[in-house]
Amino acid sequence: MPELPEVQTVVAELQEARLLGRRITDVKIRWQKIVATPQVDKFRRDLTGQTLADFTRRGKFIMIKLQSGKWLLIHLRMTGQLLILPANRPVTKHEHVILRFDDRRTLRYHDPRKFGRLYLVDEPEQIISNLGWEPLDRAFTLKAFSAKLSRFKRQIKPLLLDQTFIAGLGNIYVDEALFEAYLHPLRSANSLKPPEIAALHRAIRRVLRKGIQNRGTSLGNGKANFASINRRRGRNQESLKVFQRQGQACPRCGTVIRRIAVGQRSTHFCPHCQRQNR
DNA sequence: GTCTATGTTTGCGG
DNA sequence: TCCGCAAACATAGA
Repeated sequence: MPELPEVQTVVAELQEARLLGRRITDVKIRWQKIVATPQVDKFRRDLTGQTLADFTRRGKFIMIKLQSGKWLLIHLRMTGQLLILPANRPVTKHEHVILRFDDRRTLRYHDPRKFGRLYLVDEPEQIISNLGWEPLDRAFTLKAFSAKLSRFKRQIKPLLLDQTFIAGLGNIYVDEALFEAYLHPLRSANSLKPPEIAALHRAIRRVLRKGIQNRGTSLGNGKANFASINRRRGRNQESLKVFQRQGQACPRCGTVIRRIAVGQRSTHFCPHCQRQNR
């Protein structure tokens, strides 16, 4: 669930939490598979004593720079959340990794489905080198996007979900961007005409920026859905035009929004605004 | 009991 | 090589 705007919101809140300069005094790992690399013993040893130096984001990865030069990368996958709590707060069921700091606070990785992963590495490139563009970066130009799109025959939706093509988009923002750009999710990438490509480029950036402004999309009751630090909810769900709105009227034309499966993912679109042909 | 889920990776077959 | 598909991860909620 956490996509670029949600991860960006978490990173912003980490920055606001005055954790920089704090030293990690203890590392508890309650579910070993959450630690992707290195081996849990080494992970615990290497992380203990480290001081937090910076928080950034790349794609859907939270990147925590440590004073030693090492990096702690966190991927929340579908249901990961971070909590900052006093050390004496009892540990709850889904808290799988707990970092304790020298100010008696803790950073806790919480994840009911246990799909998320933590990586402790010397070079972040080891993990993120295969990621595609940052869509809000200057390097993501219309010209470059256009040139690369034409090289793929794939359906546009699975291509936009491919993190090695463009990093940070997930099911929600892809559906919203395709709606914004009037494009059917099954169109093949190399069939898009220049005006359509320009519309898609603009739409991707627009829906992501709005998602960030709204501090992310928090669907449902928040339990297994996105929330930023300490369960803070976003409000971008109020701005969604098609995602999970099947059966309701398209906000632009009133046609009933449909849901289909594309590449094993539920896909929401307006059959009138987003026509398949041409 | 059934079905679904917003992410990513891997392996298979065409 | 490209591409679509299915499964795996593991659990909660409807």
